[in-house]
Amino acid sequence: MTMENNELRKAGLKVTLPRVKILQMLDQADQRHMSAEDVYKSLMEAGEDVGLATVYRVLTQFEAAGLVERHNFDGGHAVFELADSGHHDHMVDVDSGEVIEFCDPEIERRQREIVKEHGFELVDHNLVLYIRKPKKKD
Amino acid sequence: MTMENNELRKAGLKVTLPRVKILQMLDQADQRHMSAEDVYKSLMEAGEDVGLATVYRVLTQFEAAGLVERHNFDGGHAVFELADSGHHDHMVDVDSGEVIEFCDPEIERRQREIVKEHGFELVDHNLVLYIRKPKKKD
DNA sequence: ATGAATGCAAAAACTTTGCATGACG
DNA sequence: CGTCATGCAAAGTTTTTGCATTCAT
Repeated sequence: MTMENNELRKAGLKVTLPRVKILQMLDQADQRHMSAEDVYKSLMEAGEDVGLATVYRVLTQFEAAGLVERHNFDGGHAVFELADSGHHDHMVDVDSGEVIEFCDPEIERRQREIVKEHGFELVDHNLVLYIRKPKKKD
Repeated sequence: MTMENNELRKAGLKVTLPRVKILQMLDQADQRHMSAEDVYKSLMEAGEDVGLATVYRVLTQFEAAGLVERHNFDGGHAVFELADSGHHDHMVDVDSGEVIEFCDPEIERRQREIVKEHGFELVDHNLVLYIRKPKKKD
């Protein structure tokens, strides 16, 4: 029994071919953050015949099951990433598009403090730092 | 000459009725964060006949001119806010949709530190805390 | 007057849904 | 085998675009 099957069972999801293939794709693809369209096209290129609607449905189920995280970066379309490693935030190089992951305990702690000071509890958060390599002249 | 006209001129935008009305609406509306649809409906209710396409176009121009900021909170549609006050981040109540603005110097400072440690400079950032009123039982 | 801005409608981009068929347990 | 998942196509949302007309300078 494969790794993916176990993940799906643990999540309470029936082990179907599309689900396994999508999970594998998220795990193996070069890019860690993929849109539904990205996943769909990658599957097609790999010769896997999965409908785009199924990709959307499965990704949504994966999100509900905690297997993936959905991010709403700038640009109108959602991207998904495997929730295998722990929590982290993102830096995006505005020139190259490169994405760097990081996690800073100080910021995380301060976020919870701020929310608490306002009488709320923190459900989730989204932090993206847009960065660039320093240039001598701009 | 009104305040709005000056803003538009400074931004290098021709002073047209739709632009003035949209800018006024963003300034006067009860909600500080409005979607294009919000702005459009408010204008209609106010008896101002502006096309939805124009609202989108004008808001995009305003963003390019630095008059407004566009935010991609969760939920598929962008919201815009007047860029009149200084920088701040946002808390969004996931139950009510209420938006609270805040600015925390400690987080701001730490962001710059982290970026610097990675050999980059900070161009911009986007922080949204998704929050909820605590409940005794969930 | 002349070039830019607008309104409308059509289209594009992204995502969800209905329903008949097919696959998992 | 019964039920849930899938595929396809159609519809829903949000946003953009083409084009004739109107408006600002």
